[in-house]
Amino acid sequence: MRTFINESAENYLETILILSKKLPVVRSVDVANELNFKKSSVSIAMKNLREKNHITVTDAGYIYLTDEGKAIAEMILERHEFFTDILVKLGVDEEIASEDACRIEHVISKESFQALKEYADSKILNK
Amino acid sequence: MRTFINESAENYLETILILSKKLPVVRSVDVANELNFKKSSVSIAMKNLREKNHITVTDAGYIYLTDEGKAIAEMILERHEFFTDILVKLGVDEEIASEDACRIEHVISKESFQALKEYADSKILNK
DNA sequence: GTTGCAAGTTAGTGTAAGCTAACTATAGTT
DNA sequence: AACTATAGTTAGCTTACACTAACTTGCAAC
Repeated sequence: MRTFINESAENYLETILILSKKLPVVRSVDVANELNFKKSSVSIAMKNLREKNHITVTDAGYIYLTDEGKAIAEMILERHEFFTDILVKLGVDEEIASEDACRIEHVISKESFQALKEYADSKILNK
Repeated sequence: MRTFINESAENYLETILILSKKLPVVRSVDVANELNFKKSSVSIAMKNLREKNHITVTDAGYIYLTDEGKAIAEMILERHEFFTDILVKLGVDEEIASEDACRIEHVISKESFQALKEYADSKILNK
């Protein structure tokens, strides 16, 4: 089975999660800066995420992940870190690894990710 | 560095290559059947590939890859087979593995693919 | 020689997701 | 109070890429 929502939405959720670890609060403009998107694009994306109950937005414009949104964001972030880590360990440049991870994380199935993770874990144990 | 052209075009080229190994000649309609696309969609896609010099099409409607198109198709197919193979070896269902490969093959960089291939080769040698 | 299918093309539609430009609203500064 | 900067929204544009519907063209069969 593939991932749940679309790649773009997943990316926004992941970004909100990452920013929420770095900033006291996350606003639309922070997301726009992080992704190098225009604030109008982010505004529309946030509207969609709100409608799908992946985020809530306060009157002050502070963005919070719902439980559902957080689950998706954490899943994507886990994948991101996993793939980046593996590629870097294999000698790939950090930036390229991260970019590749950012694309692969959205397109790989649960099953394949699970299989890869188990393999990677077993390798670490064998060391 | 990422791959050269867009994912859709890469997929068409890969499909043409695969079909050329199974059929005496490859026509638009064969591509449409293989991909479960409508022939109108394929018609437009073939026009684009022709304009970009990735394929040539005879008067009879037979599609041939140019050297450039073939190079791309072979690169994508190699990736496809590589990822499918690895995932299957890790226990992923053949169909899921192939679907995942079909998405990853278009988004991974040269560098990362190379690194993964070298790793996989070293593992085989160690067996 | 008309009928009819198969292949290909063309025009126009829909959706996704970015963009620019222009607007609103809020807050801080002089 | 008026000016300015920052944040957010909205309208409308663009591109990619699939789709449907309708047309053309060539061949084959009766």
